[in-house]
Amino acid sequence: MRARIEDVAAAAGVSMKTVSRVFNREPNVREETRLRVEEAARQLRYRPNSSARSLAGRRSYLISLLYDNPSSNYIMEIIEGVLAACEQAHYGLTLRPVDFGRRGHVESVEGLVNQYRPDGLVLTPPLTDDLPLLRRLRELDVRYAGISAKRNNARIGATLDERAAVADMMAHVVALGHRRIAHITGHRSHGARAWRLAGYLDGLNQAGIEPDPALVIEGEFSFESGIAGARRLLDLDDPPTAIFGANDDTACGVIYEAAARGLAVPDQLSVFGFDDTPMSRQVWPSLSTIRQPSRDMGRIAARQLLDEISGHGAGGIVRLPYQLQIRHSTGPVPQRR
Amino acid sequence: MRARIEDVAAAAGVSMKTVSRVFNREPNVREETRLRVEEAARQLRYRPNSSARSLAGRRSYLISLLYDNPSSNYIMEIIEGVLAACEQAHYGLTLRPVDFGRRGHVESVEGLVNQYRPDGLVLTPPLTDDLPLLRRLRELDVRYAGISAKRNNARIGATLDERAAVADMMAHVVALGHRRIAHITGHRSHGARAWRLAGYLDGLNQAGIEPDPALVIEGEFSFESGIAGARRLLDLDDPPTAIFGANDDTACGVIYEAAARGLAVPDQLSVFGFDDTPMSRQVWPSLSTIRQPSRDMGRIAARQLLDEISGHGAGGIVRLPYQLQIRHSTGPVPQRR
DNA sequence: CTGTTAGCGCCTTCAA
DNA sequence: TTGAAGGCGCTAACAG
Repeated sequence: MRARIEDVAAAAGVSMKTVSRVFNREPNVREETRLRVEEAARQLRYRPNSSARSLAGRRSYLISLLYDNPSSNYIMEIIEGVLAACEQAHYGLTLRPVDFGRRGHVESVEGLVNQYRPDGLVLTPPLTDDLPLLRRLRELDVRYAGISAKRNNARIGATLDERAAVADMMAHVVALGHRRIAHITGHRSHGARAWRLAGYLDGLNQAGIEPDPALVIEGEFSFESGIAGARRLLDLDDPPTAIFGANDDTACGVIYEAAARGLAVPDQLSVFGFDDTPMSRQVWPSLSTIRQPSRDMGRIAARQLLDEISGHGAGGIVRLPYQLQIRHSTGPVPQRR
Repeated sequence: MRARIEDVAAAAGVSMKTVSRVFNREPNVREETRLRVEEAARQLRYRPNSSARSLAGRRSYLISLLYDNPSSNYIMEIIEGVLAACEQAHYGLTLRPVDFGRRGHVESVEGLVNQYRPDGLVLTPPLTDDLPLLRRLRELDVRYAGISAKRNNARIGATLDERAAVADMMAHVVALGHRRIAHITGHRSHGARAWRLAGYLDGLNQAGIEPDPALVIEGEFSFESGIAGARRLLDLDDPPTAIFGANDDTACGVIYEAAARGLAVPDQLSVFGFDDTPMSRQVWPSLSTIRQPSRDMGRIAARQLLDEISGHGAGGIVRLPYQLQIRHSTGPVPQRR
């Protein structure tokens, strides 16, 4: 049978409470006593029972990751990072896919909170900016860290300066001679849509290029919206020479449509995206894009959360560095004939 | 405050135990009583506290998914399925990335088992066929369900007839006139490698084509091994007219290399893969491949496991149907000149 | 078919 | 610095 705290206490000749103090790193234990308890625990191979701990201590030693699966890769990287942080803190992780935009999604999260009582949540986009959800979490007094949250939607978490990243990439494309640069936007419910659009406009502005509304097409962060957007853009009388897809899926849709039309990328059309998904390396031509350190963002957001839970936290939003990945889908602007 | 089982019992005018029966799907509850309890629970937004449940029930109400992340998409689909099954059974899920092949990975799983005491494990390839791991799990008396396990490596779980699937796809390609069909294999540690290779050989055999050893290249289920394999194959004096990549990543590597050489797919070379990842739809030309119902496999494997845990289980390995996805990367064999 | 009683193993509170 | 008693919310075992 497994040893219980009682057994350890008996073996060490102290009370249960003293063993509990040792295991929870509470003060007020004499060094000598501590050592005796630790030795007894080792001998008995004692492991605290986490259910009992949670039940009595009103903490679950569990955090939950909420996501709306925009992209498997992204989520898996976030998960990896969050797991790494959890491991260090001896915390467990539960997952909660949330169908953002479906009626009752807030209640679904409430169910999770009621059942597992996670000590905190990590929110990924677009849930980070889901106002009804955030309001309810505050009412329920559930703390959370946000990944890529808009201003004021999270007190702690991790983010990236997407706007500056896009502006940087725009400068690269402008340097290649492009002036008619189009953008297929992200979905309206995502905070990233606004940042990336703003970066696009910043880039034009810095290059002294007048924005052309015909070159901004509504998209939704999907491959299909990339195809549809590319069709409209390439059918224009004066089509763009470069297209910025709001994420890699969108950009791949553009490449697909270009290939379908026999348009050579990058010789006749430059394309770039955002996210640096594995696919961006595996399409032909490989995609120029912006690398987002998702794994680190997950790890840091989780750490901020765990620190706050344990009271160690200075808190705050940590801004991580991005990185341009210039590959083969961007090239010099084609010569006019 | 949150409702407890006591509150629900009071509201429904029954005892705590009856509420417990309803929530645990135990028999011996009159239908009318069950409905009354369910209604009361809904009104009070009652959710059983999982810590208390585990403590009293001497079960963790938790299963763990072990994976070695061959592909994010695959794992995320499996996770979705497993979560769906868990939800129904009011079970929680913990994840465990395992670095298969790294020393100490078995101990890492033991750590998981000791700490969380999951009531069972779901194993994904290649861990399903990791003999040292399986042996240890049996020693520890931890039950598990396997996904795509080789014969005898799991008693319960879900699988797919990969061999027949590949043979089917081969028949499709043969019908297009191809006779020099190459295969870039999967990694040796994966059971899928053998099945897919066998299906390839079956396909040749059924078409009366003598296998050519030069047309079978060692790969490892990666994009890079697809590129490397394609290079060797396309440099042959008598190159193949069709290449089967052991998975979609490999096949995409082949397409990439073909594009880099200016070889038109499918006009000059046909390519097909296995898995039906999202990428297979998003490359140009879109990839002919075999669809694997990963989500269902996760759901069913988890359900088999949960049934066994609760004693409801007839058990066994459920074989799921595959589906050919013929897209644009396979076409008639090029005319000889 | 339904209810009662006694813990599950730990932490909290309060006393020493 | 240490300990004793009570209870966290639920289920098992047994009783009706």
